Amino acid sequence: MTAQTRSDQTRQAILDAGRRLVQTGGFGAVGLKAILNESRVPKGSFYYYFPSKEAFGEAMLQDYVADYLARVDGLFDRPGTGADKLMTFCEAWLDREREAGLAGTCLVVKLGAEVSDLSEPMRLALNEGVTALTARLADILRQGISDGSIRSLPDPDRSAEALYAQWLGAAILSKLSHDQAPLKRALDDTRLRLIPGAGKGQDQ
Amino acid sequence: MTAQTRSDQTRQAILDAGRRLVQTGGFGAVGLKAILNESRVPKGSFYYYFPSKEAFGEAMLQDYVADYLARVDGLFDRPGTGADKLMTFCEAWLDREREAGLAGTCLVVKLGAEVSDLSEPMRLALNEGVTALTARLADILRQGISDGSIRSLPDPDRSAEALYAQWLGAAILSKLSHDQAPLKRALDDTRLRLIPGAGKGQDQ
DNA sequence: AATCACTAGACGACCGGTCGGTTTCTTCCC
DNA sequence: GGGAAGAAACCGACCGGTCGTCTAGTGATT
Repeated sequence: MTAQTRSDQTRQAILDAGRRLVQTGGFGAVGLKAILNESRVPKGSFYYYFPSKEAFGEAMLQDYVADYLARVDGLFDRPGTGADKLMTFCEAWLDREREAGLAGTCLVVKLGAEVSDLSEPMRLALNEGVTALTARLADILRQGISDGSIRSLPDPDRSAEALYAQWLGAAILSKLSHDQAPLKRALDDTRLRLIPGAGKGQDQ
Repeated sequence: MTAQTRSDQTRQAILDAGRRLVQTGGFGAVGLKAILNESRVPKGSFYYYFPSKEAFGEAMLQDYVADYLARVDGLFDRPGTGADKLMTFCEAWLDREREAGLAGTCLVVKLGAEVSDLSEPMRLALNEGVTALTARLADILRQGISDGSIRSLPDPDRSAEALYAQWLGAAILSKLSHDQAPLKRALDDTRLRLIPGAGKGQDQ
């Protein structure tokens, strides 16, 4: 498992550097040169690993989605009520936003709009990530409903999508205003809307 | 007022063509050449009208925001309850999304994430538009609350921001999935959440 | 003649992509 | 085991084209 060939390592180095740069720069604006400088891979090698920049983008997105889902699964596998898990997830997102200095690290936020008109493979890769994530969110919602930690919802799948949309929008508003407030409010809002008994004096 | 000089017309032609192209292509990915071809303005003229591409981007965003707010004000000036106005606005947004073949025409959706790490002036121009729009939404919410057509809300300003975030996220989800469903659900959700008496059998 | 609005064409930098060549690994015969 | 042979992995110089920008003007108006 851990026995990666050197070839795999190089490929992964390109993927990692690319992700890092694209997270703040966007896909179109970041050139191959920058990615290859960052990963210390010669130009000529790039086209050994990837047939085109677009194919690289697709692979990068798939890699990102796999990472993201793995991390989310790690979060959700821990014991606790549905509400606990949901809140852990939301707070983790907010932390990651903070850590990156409001820039955010989520590629759905950063590339969603750019990629959807630019490249079909990249759009699909991102969209599959979104679908998988909302499915997991819906599961958590269902778990929370059955253990009583989350209010009863007529359609958890739709609620999960709405929840994700809300956070996505809040992340963009945060980026645009250089202010974490929209994300914090999304957190409060989520709690208020989904957790029974919330809405009293608890702000913490 | 209507007496534009020819210079103004040319400038506006660049702005219009730029907006059209950027709406689907993004800012970085659309070159000056394309914009100038589209508006039939010679390449050399560009730097007579704008000192740089970034300054053009800022002007284009300001122009867009002014247009958008004017249209919204036109919508809101008509008689009706707060809820009527809010729903008209939401449906107008959905229609405009449909018209553009799911691509959407909203520059906050398209450029929000791209621009916020790229250019401070452009980020500010877009952010001012968002601030102005959410303020208008909050006004409508307040009107609706006082005329009884919208449920009572503890903080209309925050609700307006949350509403906007939800729509922004839904628009991106729609672009990503090539499916209007997320936007339609945002519409239903808005109705359900804000209009008293909703939630019964009315899906229409 | 001076001023003005406007524009052609070219600049250097950089873009994604290609190509021929070199190094490194694997295989297999002796 | 030694060593040639071939495949796989890797590399940097280079391509045509496009990027945003700028300079040196043109032609009309005053």
